[in-house]
Amino acid sequence: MTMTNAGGRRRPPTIHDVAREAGVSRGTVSRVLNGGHYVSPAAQEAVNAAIRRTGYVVNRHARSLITGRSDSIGFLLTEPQERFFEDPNFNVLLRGCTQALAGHDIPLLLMLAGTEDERRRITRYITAGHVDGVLLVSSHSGDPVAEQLREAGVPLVACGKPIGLGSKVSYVAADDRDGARDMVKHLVSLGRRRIGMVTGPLDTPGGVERLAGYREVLAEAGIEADDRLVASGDYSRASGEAGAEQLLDRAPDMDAVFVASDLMAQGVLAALHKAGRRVPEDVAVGGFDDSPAATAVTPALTTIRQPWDRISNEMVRVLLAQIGGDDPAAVILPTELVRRDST
Amino acid sequence: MTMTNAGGRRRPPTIHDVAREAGVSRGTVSRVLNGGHYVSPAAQEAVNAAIRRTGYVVNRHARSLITGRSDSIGFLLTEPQERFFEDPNFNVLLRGCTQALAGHDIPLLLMLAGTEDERRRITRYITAGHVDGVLLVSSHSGDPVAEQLREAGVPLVACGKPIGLGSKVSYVAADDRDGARDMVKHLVSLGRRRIGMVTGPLDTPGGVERLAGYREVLAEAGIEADDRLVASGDYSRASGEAGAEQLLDRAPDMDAVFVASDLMAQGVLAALHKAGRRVPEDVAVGGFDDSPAATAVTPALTTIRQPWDRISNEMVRVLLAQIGGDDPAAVILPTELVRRDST
DNA sequence: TTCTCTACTGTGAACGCTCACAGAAGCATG
DNA sequence: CATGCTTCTGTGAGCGTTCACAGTAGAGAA
Repeated sequence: MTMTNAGGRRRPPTIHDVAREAGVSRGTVSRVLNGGHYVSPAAQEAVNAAIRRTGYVVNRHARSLITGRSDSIGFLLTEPQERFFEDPNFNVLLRGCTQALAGHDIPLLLMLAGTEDERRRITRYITAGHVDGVLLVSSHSGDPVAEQLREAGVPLVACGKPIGLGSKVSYVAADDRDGARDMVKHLVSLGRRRIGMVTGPLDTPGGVERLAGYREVLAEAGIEADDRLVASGDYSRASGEAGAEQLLDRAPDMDAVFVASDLMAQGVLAALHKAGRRVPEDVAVGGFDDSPAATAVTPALTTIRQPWDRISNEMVRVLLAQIGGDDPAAVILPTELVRRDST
Repeated sequence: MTMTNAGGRRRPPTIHDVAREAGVSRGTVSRVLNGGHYVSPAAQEAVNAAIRRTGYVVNRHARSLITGRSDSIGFLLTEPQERFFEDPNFNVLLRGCTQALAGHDIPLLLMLAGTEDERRRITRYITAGHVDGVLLVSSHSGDPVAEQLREAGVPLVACGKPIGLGSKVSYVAADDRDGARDMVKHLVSLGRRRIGMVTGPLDTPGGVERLAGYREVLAEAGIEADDRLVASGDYSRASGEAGAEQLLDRAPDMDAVFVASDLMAQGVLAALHKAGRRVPEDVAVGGFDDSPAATAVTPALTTIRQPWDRISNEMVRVLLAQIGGDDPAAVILPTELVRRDST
């Protein structure tokens, strides 16, 4: 009367079982599992067959214990969370990174550093080596978590150029300045001259760069800068609405507005509507992001598409390279103007 | 010439180092780490001090290797991903679960089962015991992944009542039927009689329940059911717009509409606007979810708030209980009517 | 005293894997 | 025939924990 599987869950097969089944040693199975160098074709085949028969799956804990690698990476959000969780781009980024990592069979751990307590716990967790690297969403300046991780030598790739961290940390970003330039050039080409802007948060490089692009093109077009035409926002819908009201108040002759995010542009459209301005006849509106919000409004937004799928892929690529020993790298990806009905 | 830390990363302290530092044995340190039963106060104190001095953090791989637990759980999304990634509720749920788990010092692994390939990999990963349990977002019927996990005996908690899975799987859901009832009662109390509905996908229990609630209240109020007043949608904005157009076409005298999601309600508002109907004067509109979309539109949506924070907390609580040996449980949480300007 | 019980502590053996090393076999070269 | 090289394979050790077990010490009971 054997007791191989009496009632409970069966003990999963180990590398030992596979070795016995295939008639080889543990070492050979391990070699097949990790690349298959220095293994004869016959052994290779026998092992693979045994793996299939037994349904063997490697025990990652045992592997990690000896290799020191965890073969998992963290996706860390330290931004003010509301901003991001309201932002559809975040979803796209998170999904892209998860899928890119899945292709390498690496699980993604989601880490949200909201409270001080969470910050401490996460820092300990990461520096203790429980992840091999970190995908970081935190572009604002002076982030203490990012700084600690950098000092601890944890491989790090930020989304968007980080402020205040040295060149030791990699980042992947869309070309914010160039995207802003494209949009403002587009508005200029439509004959608009009183072009306003609602900026993003100016403690983020994205916010700064988009503003810079706006200013550059105006200067190049020989259009005089006018501070009354610039209002500051924080990417939220509400701040877009407030910004537009401010602009209409200070510069009623505004004939176009470049808004640093689609979400804010939603607010801008609402404010313009309330003020009785027609879009695009009276005021042309250009957004940024090409988020789902862009097509959810009437008129559909002309906007700048950020290549989120490429951004997430590049973040993963750069991070894995850095874990593999490469030097930190900066990747800047081009944006694309998407013309719809608001200009 | 010692070589304790020559250049590279220092080897992290082990339980052995802590034991030596505290002048006790590994076993005692381990006992302190896991609850502290049968440890003298003096040893307890010495160990804690040593842990603080050395900066020791337990090696979870070594622990998992012997305990068989992974002390991590998976957050699995098998729904058509677009629907969810467009849905702000998903974010709230994901964030809530992550934070609830963080409170237990349990990391959350994000798993997206989109393609067939991903499905296979994830199933293998989970059934191999790399997570202790799964938070499942997949209410649609006949989900093969969920079915396999259930068969393998993996602790499972679904968000929303799953169709087709036996009573072996726990779930946490808002009271969809009662929420729908509240909204339709509200519309009836406003004197509306020609009340339409744009449903959610009818292969999900949420979609079915909301429709049932709508029908119940109409019957109770003595209002004759009229199939021309029911259009089906899939929670997406576009399907809301299409649904409203259909309703206006088939029942031009409609004076109210209950929409099974805020996102669809956005589309409904757009369609009504296009058709020249005033909201709420001509047609009152009630949504469902209380997502950010509800306040982003004009007029702001009257809607049904789902208690997402409680839902995520309960999902985690039920899952951990089930991992601890408890029987599967079903939790249904009450919703709340939020009145704004669209009714 | 002697025994039993409780509270506490240390020790070896695992957990499943990889890695370094030793060695075997085959083949070319001296 | 010895020597070296390459390709392949098996073996033992050890990664950092927990767990079962064997102790030890002290208190109370017989």
